[in-house]
Amino acid sequence: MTQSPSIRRGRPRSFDRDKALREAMLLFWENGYEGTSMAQLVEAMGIVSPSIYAAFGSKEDLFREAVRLYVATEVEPAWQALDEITDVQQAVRTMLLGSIEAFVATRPQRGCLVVLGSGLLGGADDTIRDFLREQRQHFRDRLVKCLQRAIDAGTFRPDNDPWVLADCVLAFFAGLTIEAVDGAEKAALRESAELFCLRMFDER
Amino acid sequence: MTQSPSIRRGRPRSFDRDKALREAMLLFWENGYEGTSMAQLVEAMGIVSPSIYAAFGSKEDLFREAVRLYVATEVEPAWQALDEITDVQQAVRTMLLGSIEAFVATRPQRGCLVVLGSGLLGGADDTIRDFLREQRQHFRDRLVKCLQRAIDAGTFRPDNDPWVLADCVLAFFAGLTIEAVDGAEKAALRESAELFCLRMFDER
DNA sequence: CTATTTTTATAATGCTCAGCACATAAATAG
DNA sequence: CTATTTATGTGCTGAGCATTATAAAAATAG
Repeated sequence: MTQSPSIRRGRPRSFDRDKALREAMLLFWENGYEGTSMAQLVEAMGIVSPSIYAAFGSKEDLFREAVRLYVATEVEPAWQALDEITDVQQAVRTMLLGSIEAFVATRPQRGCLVVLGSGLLGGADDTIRDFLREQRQHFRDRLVKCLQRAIDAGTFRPDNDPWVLADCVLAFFAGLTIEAVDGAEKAALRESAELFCLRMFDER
Repeated sequence: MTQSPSIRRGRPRSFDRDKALREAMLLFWENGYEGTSMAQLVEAMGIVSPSIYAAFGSKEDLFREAVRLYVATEVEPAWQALDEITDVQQAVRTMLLGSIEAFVATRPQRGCLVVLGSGLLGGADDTIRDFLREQRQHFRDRLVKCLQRAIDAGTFRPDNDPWVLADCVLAFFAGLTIEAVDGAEKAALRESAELFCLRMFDER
């Protein structure tokens, strides 16, 4: 799939692309897309801007790659609970508590890059906002699938509406990330998540 | 409190300050603080920029006034339910459904200016972000007071923790506004809110 | 070696932004 | 009337922004 290295000529790249991408991801995660300037990226990645453009295309393209890395390394570990745990309450509980760990891992606390990474208000034709909206839709689809699977398997009451319930969980998840960046204590976030799951998935 | 109009001299103001502020509020509500330029404000308010600075001080001061107007005219009507309705479930339900009406009243749909009005990520020393954080804290305090009052009055089970429950409601509220700007149907938002209240405030 | 290719570093581009200086206009006070 | 006060309209300023033009540097191919 990658071009053979034997026919490559010219000056070799002097930096580690993956490492630079990771630095960019952390910076975007801290400051958001609009809040991150190329000057900051240059400093954090340790590369001058023409090299960034040569390696990643544009600031938008770099952000998209950073979000993909973020999802793979920061979101996926927690969200895998939705595929692995059959009990819905425990699955969502594990997903939420795992996400909270990521939110409070740094100081200042960061929310979810997919939820908060770009300005949420604004009329139209903003490609970055649309891109993050798409990613959020994937989150929703994944929650619906998890709930539907449990209903089909008979481990979850079939009078639950997976779409409405997934909306509730996703709204709560998004709200949690805002509480996180507003400085909420980890313990408070955990208590909220526990209570939410207890009440929301109580099978009476 | 206001200076007497008899000693006022000089050319009178040619525009209606309250009307101009309302136009600014609507524009900030649509595009957020960072997403709104002075050029847009000039066009929407129908005043040239020196007049805006003379009447409102700065873009930041104007935004603060706009947020206060927003809270008074758009938030307060729905949130008064928390003071007026004694049954907690009905109070929160009414507050959420009323807020949803505001979120979907325009196209494209707008979330809550207090929640989404300024970039949520970013390290420190951002006066506007801190200002909105303060406003959110007022929301939280108000929710806690409502729940505590119900517990004291004996209409709400005292084994509920008002702070944790208020966190849950506020998180859900914040998440709802994101779903709104992501284009969720009004009916879907209402169903989520109904289910959330039903489960969250179910007294068994 | 020379020619070619690719990545670096410097520095500039064109643009938008918030805010303001200045002169003019329109009102009142005496 | 004249002097004074306040608001308006034009156009500027300096900073910051993403992006790129240019040329030097560092590698390989023959």
